[in-house]
Amino acid sequence: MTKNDARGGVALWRRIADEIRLDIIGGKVSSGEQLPTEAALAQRFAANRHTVRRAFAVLAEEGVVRAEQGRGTFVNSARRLSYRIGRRTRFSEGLAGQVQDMHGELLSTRLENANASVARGLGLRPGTRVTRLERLSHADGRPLSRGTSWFPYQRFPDIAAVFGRTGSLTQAFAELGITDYSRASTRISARYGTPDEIRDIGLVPGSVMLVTEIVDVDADDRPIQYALTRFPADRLELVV
Amino acid sequence: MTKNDARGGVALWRRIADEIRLDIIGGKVSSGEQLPTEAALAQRFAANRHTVRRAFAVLAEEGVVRAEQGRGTFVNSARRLSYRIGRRTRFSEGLAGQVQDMHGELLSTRLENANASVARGLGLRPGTRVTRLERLSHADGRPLSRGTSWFPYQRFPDIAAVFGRTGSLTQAFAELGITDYSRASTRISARYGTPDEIRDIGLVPGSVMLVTEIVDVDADDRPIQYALTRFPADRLELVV
DNA sequence: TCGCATTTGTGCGTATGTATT
DNA sequence: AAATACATACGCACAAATGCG
Repeated sequence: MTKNDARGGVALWRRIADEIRLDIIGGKVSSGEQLPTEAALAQRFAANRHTVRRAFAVLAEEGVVRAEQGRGTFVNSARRLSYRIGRRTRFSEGLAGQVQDMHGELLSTRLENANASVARGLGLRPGTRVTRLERLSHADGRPLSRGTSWFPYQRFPDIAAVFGRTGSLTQAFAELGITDYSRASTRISARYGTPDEIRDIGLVPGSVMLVTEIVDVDADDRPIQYALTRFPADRLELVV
Repeated sequence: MTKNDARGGVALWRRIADEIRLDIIGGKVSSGEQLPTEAALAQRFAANRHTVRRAFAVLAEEGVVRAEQGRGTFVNSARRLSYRIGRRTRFSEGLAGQVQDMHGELLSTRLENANASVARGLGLRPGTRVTRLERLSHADGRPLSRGTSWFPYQRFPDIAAVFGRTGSLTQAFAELGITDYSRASTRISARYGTPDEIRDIGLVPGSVMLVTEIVDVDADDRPIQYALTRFPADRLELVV
């Protein structure tokens, strides 16, 4: 039981790819710019050139870089999106100006009993009936977030139907008599993507996800939504 | 170039360990509770029992679980800390009540020229002289965060010395005439830990880090600090 | 005390993936 | 492209500790 080899279960080519992708997304190297030679990167990462090439192959597959024989490897694109969160920002507003097209997709709805976390978030007793919505949002055609929302069933028995018809939470609430609501709390954490998320959002295993856990309240401070939203951390950052 | 084997460069034992750790930290299984048998988990993850055992070995090494021969494997403990961030919260306040002892350590100081990010954060021209501080904070004896701060040199030429003496940023600013300051912006992202962070904080390679990028301003809204702080995501969440 | 089922701990052989030279 | 070394993952078998009747 060697227990802890230096690699920690993450292949070297994977870590090299992650680090280079991070430099690109973080803006350390700009779009169109030429990356260091494979030999130079091999030295920097204390790896073999073969291993760097494997990392480049993955990044090229993702469309992040482009290799040109005899010239070098170049950055193709893409800064990270900034999603603004605040007491009164609506989901679609948070990315205003950064994406052309933005739309959500309702994956499924379910009536279930609140577990401890959901009950705490909505201020209900565990076991109370709640409506659960599974959502997937797209930005410019690419999946951007995977969200799960819970609503108190007694207060909003029809929310699944209304949301499915309107496609907008703000509008759905409006039809149900909630003209105004705001964010009561936001918790932010990070972890690896689960197999489900990787499938839905179209990521590679081991991708890092940003997770927001939010509670929305109506004008009387009564909780109306508890939601968990997961974003791929290499495509988006949160701005408070 | 097979490009994308199913593993994506992350070992199966590593992902099993991450998922179980997540269940524990997230509160899905409680302290002291017995985990499913190795055989059951092997089935659930479609893995060999040896592979599950390897994941358990890592978690046991971290102190998260404890195996007892002939009985089973049990959860040792540990919920995640919640670090509250807001316009006026100071670093030490953010964790009030959650840790017994909290102290910071000044790793190094350096005088350098602002790069693009630092210059943007502090509202200076790139190349302007700035003081850079490298910090490591501990909570209850364990390293909890790794921070890098930049300050405009012209305005605070002695901040390194003063901070080194007082150990508190609030107090250092007070001695330098800043009686009040607040948070102008907070950006939050997530990524893998770098080799340096892994060494300083004492993590295993491939650990997920939460990264906050903040700008503090004085009472006249002039930037006085730009800082990057990195937290291990499995030990801490952020609360807005 | 004994037998028995359950569960963790250990050993070995094999195939494949990773990384270097 | 090929040879090599090591890590990962699987399958099978058996030992050791525990709890129970």
